[in-house]
Amino acid sequence: MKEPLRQLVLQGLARLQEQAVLPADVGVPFVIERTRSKEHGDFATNAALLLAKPARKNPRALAEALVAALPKSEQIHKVEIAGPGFINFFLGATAYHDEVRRVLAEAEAYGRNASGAGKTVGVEFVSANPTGPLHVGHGRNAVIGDCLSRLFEATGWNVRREFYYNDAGVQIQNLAISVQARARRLKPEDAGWPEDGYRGDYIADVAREYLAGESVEADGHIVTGAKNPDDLDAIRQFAVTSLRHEQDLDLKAFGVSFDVYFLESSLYTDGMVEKTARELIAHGHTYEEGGALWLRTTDFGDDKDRVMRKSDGTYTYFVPDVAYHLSKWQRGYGHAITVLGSDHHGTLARVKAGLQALDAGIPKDWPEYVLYQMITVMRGGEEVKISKRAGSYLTLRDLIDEAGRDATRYFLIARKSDSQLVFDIDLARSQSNDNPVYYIQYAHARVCSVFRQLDERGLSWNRANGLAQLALLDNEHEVALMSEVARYPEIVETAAANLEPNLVAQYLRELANALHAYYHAHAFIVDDANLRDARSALIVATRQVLANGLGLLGVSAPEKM
RNA sequence: GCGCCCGUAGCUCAACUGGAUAGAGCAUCGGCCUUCUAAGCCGACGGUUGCAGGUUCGAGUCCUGUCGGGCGUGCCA
Repeated sequence: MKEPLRQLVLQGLARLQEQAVLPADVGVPFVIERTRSKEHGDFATNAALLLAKPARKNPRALAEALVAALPKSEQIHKVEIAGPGFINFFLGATAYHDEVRRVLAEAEAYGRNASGAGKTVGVEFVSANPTGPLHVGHGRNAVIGDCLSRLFEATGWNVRREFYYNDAGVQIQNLAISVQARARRLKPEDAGWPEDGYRGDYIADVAREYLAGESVEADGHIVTGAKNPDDLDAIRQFAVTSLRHEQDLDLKAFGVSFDVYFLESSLYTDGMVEKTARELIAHGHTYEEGGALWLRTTDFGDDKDRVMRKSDGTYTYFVPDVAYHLSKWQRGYGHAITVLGSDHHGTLARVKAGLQALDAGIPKDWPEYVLYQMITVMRGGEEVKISKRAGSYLTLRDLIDEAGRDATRYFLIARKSDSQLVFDIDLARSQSNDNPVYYIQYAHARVCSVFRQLDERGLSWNRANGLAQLALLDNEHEVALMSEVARYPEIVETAAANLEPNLVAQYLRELANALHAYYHAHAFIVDDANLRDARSALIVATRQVLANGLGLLGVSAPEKM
């Protein structure tokens, strides 16, 4: 609804320029925004305030000139000048009625837009190493990445969901020797247990399956346990596949899937690491010191130079990181997002520096990172840190099992990613009015319930008549609800542009509130068929937007609760 | 030491990216079920936006300083 107003203001400004009230060369980044208070109408613009200085005019006088120059519009009921020079727009009821018609006409597509123009965006998230079950931090990562992907899809992007993992490094070696130790009947407290070995129970499970010769499948290949505790290579392959498989099961239970699983080892086998190193050397940003090869990342904003190749001839992790991102660039991810725990933020500057040092035409702000803060999980008023299965941390599976997929997803996405969050298990699993997930779902189920009632009473909704009778919707609660419904496309747009899916969660709560309030203030199933059909149209539109919004969050929209 | 993120009601969080009187939920207190689901609605209480300056018509939002919390700062991944 903002765009038509924006056009009106632009036309008004153009007219003022023709009349020489405004200098011809001013371009002003004015905004059309929702007002906080209904006293100020539905929308406001600050154009006159921003133009006052360049035009050397009093802002209120300028506002009056601008209002006089605005083209007429049927959607606008009234225009007022307020405060220091705000221009407030009061929409007529027909503007909202038109929006209800739009919702019903567009249905699942309502709120979507084509701003992405089919361009490709790569969203990399989770990217957990296969050394253990996913933990709660991965859960936050997963839901942020998944919801961002859904938002990109809703705004016309071609989305590639990507999971990158290290299947060959020191940590994987550590995994292999830990499983081997278990296969040799050692326990973490025994003498001979590897010093930094993984101690969780899951290591024993993997060892048992390996010894039993079971088969596991992940990322398109099957590995069968070789049973031999001395074959470390076989153990490693089995363990990686087994843990990847377990992660896949957790992700599936969480409603998250990927298009691409990218193995770090492939960067070595296909020569990308070597090639990247050669490129960096060729572009003259490296030097040798102390037997090691350094990259002058300080030339690109890093605070110290970084070692690329250690004196023992092996590469530091940061070279494959750069190679990996180069691969994304070469695969056509013109826009790339990486969802990363803020404890890894130190890697950003050097990866970006490495990419710049390649002189490959990669923009300075590519890729874009979404950093999220740590989670504290509370149960019974105490912090929960230990999971039975993982030993040292709480797993995502624990959370899903206790709170359910919907509540877990909602709780992890409802907060802005850069604020630390407290996940209260007792609250998330409570089937009570304390729980915001149920509040929203209940609004959806409530509308469904009204239609079941309608049916039971032998009535049915005449959709065409409802849409023809929307003018009957004029009470305070109806206007408030229609106004809330009409905000949805803006929410999608803003959430996608700012990479803030939490805005959708926030919005849905407000929409549900408007629906619940309307429900209590007015009966929907009334004797007057015209009014009944019109009200039904409004609540169907509301249900549609609730379902669309919940869909963006990957949370179900139940018909009955 | 240096760098990044965060400090908003007792608690958990918003505030449309610089807009008008800073809003919700929980908790506390008080109302509302013979009527479409009370997993709900309505009301009350609760604030010097950590602190001090600055920028401008206007600052929770931007800048500087300061205090507090988290994270990072390896020839570890």
